[in-house]
Amino acid sequence: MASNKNATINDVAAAAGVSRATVSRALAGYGRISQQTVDHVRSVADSLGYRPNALAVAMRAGKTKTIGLVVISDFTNAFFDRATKSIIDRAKELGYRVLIQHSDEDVAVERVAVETMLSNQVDGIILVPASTTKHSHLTPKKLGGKPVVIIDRMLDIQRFTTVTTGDEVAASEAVAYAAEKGHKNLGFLIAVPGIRGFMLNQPEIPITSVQERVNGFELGVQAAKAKAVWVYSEDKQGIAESAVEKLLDSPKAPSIIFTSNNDMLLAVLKVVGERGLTIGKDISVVSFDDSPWAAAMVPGITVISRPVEELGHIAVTELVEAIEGNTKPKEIVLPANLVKRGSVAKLP
Amino acid sequence: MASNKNATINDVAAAAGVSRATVSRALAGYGRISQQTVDHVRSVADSLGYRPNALAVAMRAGKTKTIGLVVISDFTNAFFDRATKSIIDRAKELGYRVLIQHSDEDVAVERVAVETMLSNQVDGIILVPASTTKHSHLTPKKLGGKPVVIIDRMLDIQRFTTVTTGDEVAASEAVAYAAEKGHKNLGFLIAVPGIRGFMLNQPEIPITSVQERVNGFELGVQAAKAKAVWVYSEDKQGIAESAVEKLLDSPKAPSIIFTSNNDMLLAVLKVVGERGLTIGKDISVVSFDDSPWAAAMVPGITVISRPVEELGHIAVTELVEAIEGNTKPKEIVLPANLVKRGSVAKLP
DNA sequence: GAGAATTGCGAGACCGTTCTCGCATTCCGT
DNA sequence: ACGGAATGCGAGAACGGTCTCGCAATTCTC
Repeated sequence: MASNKNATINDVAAAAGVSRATVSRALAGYGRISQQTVDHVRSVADSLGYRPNALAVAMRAGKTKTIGLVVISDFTNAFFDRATKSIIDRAKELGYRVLIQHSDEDVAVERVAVETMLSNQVDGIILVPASTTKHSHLTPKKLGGKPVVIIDRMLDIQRFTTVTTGDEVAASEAVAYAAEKGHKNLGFLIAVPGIRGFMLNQPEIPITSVQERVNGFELGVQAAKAKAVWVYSEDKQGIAESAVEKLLDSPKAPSIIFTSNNDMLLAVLKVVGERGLTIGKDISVVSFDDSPWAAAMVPGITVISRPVEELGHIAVTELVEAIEGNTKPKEIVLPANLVKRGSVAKLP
Repeated sequence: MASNKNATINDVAAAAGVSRATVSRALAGYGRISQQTVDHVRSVADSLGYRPNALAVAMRAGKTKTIGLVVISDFTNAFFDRATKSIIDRAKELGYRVLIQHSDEDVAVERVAVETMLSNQVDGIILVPASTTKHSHLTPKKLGGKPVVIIDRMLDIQRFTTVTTGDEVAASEAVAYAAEKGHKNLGFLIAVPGIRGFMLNQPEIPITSVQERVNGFELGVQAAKAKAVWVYSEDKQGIAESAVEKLLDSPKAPSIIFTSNNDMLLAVLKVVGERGLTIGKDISVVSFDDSPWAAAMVPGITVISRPVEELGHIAVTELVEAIEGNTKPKEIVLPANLVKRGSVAKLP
């Protein structure tokens, strides 16, 4: 029985009776070499099942054709899965592989994730940063000059290309839409990473995307001259459900609840359902981020849909461009748009 | 300004005035070396921001501490995201990284994905196979002796460790539960990869997990002496919705519908909702695979919940064991269990 | 038909590590 | 004080490729 190890270029060279250099030339198709030799080497390589060792190639070339992806991994918000898939698929199209690590919204974890990536010689990194301000692990020196593309949120520095969605505009448009439908008492349920329990006063928000949503909602409220109740909650089912109770029992009793992500929406659905209220009739709902189930429910949930696949696609494209050419940092903002379904009632 | 490239062991050696070998000894902590030298080298390495090149280490060691994951990527079925996350996290615990590729239920894509993995010298592979029978790319020779763990489904050979869930038993239990609640007219909506449109006669099912579910449902129907209508559908929203219409309009008009996955459940929710029927009252529903939204809906959807995180965890553990020691292939079957919520009505 | 140009291929360096081997130097015992 | 053991460290090979350089053989030119 042949060895269990894969054939190397030396094995092919020996079997074909030529040098390693000739094998390399024959298979990679460069340099001066006769067609006869090419054919011969190819057939020998095939019969041995030879496959170049990507590690050796990468070491020699100084590039791995691999990009690192550091995401927060909160898959229920429908960001992780869709973004990850689109990133992997676009990377494949461009001849790159993807190494994935999770940061779990924790800067310390993010830091070691980035270091693991660099140690694995990724050619570039796509990052969903856990913090707007803490990025001392992202200095040009530590990155060894490797390009980074930031997605979903922004940092307080402009050193990197950033791909985000226009959540502020979309949020205010959503509120305007609700106002048109006659809603004047609005409730807002905002998930804020890092806080404990829920609170009524706005805490510090460590993530620009959430801050943008809050800003957009506020602009909308002002423009519509509506009344609003705000609840800021830890991103956890049980707590979010208590937060919803608080909203519903508020003296200003909102006729509509806006949620900053899918998890919060689920909490609303649960509490509202348990109280026997009907969505789109007794109470209205608008959430950030579309999902198959938000679309399939009856009535469908009106959502602010972010172009996640496009975001992943562009992030990879920009990163590869930065890897292969030399580009300057850009700020790319993709429009989020309101998908109107039946969950917003028309009030008299 | 210092070079943009990361420091290598040679840079550290030069800066510390010692040889590469000494640096290696100092940092890895093996061999004979004085404490003084260790301290000195460490501080020099730190100040240069030295981080070993994982590629070079891997090449030298003949192992990469990386495992390849080939999944079908159908994320809406709540398998991809949860399984992937648990695999990445468990791998991290064991000191491994994960390279991910999608097969999209296509054997040809799976083949190149596996080859990419091998070329990248992964130490082992976790695979959700696209086909039960087509596995010519998984011979010991092609794998170069690298271990493979199959998850979610089985192959028609027993060369690999397999981690699956006991879907047959769980499916028949679910039917028994429905029978207890008085349901005698049952509807089944089965998603079958590879078919076009939907059909009433059982087509060839290329995946063991789905076949198991069908078998379990059938056993349950026989045991309960119930009547059943079956529809086999392409895994696509629009088509699945037509399939649901067909089920509901069937002469045997089922009082309960069992679905083989989440996508099918969504189709049921949509059609049923549009017809103004109330889940858990006018019509009952049971689906395979739990999800946050199935739990949050009111009434909650009764589901056959598979231990996806445990499955991923075990798969990695087994794979790493096979990589580091030498283990024999096993067949591990994890129990799936029925989570009873409000979506199954009690009939008189 | 002799020198120049072209062609085909092999030798060997190199990428960044690890690790074996062997050579100094110091330490110990007597 | 002297031989042997122990200690600390450097030289160099090896992992599996790529690619430059130069040499030999062939082809071309007049």
